[in-house]
Amino acid sequence: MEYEQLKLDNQLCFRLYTASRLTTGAYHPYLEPLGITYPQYLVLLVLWEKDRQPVNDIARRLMLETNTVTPLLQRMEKAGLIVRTKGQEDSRQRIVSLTKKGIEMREQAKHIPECLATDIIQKTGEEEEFAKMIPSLDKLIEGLKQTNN
Amino acid sequence: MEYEQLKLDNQLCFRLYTASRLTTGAYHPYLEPLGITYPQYLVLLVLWEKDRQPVNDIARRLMLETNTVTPLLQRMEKAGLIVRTKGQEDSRQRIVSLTKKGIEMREQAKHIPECLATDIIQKTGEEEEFAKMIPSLDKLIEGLKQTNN
DNA sequence: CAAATTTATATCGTTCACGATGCAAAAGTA
DNA sequence: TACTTTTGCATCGTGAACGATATAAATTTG
Repeated sequence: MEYEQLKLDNQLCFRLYTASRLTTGAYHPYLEPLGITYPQYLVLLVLWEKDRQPVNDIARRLMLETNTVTPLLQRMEKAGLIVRTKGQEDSRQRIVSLTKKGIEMREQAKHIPECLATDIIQKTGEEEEFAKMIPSLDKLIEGLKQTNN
Repeated sequence: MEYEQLKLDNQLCFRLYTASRLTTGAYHPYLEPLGITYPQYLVLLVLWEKDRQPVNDIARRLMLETNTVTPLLQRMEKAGLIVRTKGQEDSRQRIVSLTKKGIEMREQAKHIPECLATDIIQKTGEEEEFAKMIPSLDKLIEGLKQTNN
């Protein structure tokens, strides 16, 4: 079989791509009532851990480019979840801070992780098995992270 | 810790999302010379396995909605990789077939999977470990696939 | 200190991804 | 056979992702 490797079923990346889309989709029922998307939820997770961060720190934490994060933050600002202020020491920076609405959303989002865990267990009958993938995923991510240097 | 679960580092989905983006990005150096994107490459994988499929079959195979696949196919048609003809028995269907260019691209793409495997081994020092994730990913995908019914 | 370089963010263009909706052909039903 | 429902695909609008490019502020260098 000369083209055996070109079979879809042999591709790890396709599985990651699909699993990512489907798990992100599984968040939708919980995020939609809050009026946020999954990437916006990720930004909130970052800010709930540490408020008042420059754009670059948020981008690095999420391993996204700033040209992805900037428009994302603009939409979140328009939605009243954050504000972006000029940095004090470095005026090139834009410091992203949670608004009252952004802070309060944490309470509404509190149960989302366990809701998702329950959904996944209910739909797959598993949980432990998926936790076992975490170290491998971390190793893969760590290896692929450093592309440009 | 009331909000412990809301920490980014505790989220499986974020890892899948990141791993997916980074592995897809790892294909870029190989796909860009061919003038195709990763989703277009997936469509080609499907058609290389079995030519002349209706839009719906391709979408189902990739677990994507037709409203994602249709514009994708339109771009691929414009690029001369495929043609879309009206179905014979069922004239609602659009049968997607590879063109000469689409068929020949298989030869150019033949080594991409092993190139990627080599890259990943070189960057992470691992390979076996990632193969171990496959059954878990399949189980996750299978469980989450059936959302609407 | 002036000039060159780097850094932080923003803008633009293209391509997904997907919910919502539309439409015509096919299938099922009265 | 007429009517309803379903199916297959397309279109539209919104929100990511990201490469390429722009701009101003900081930093480094000569």
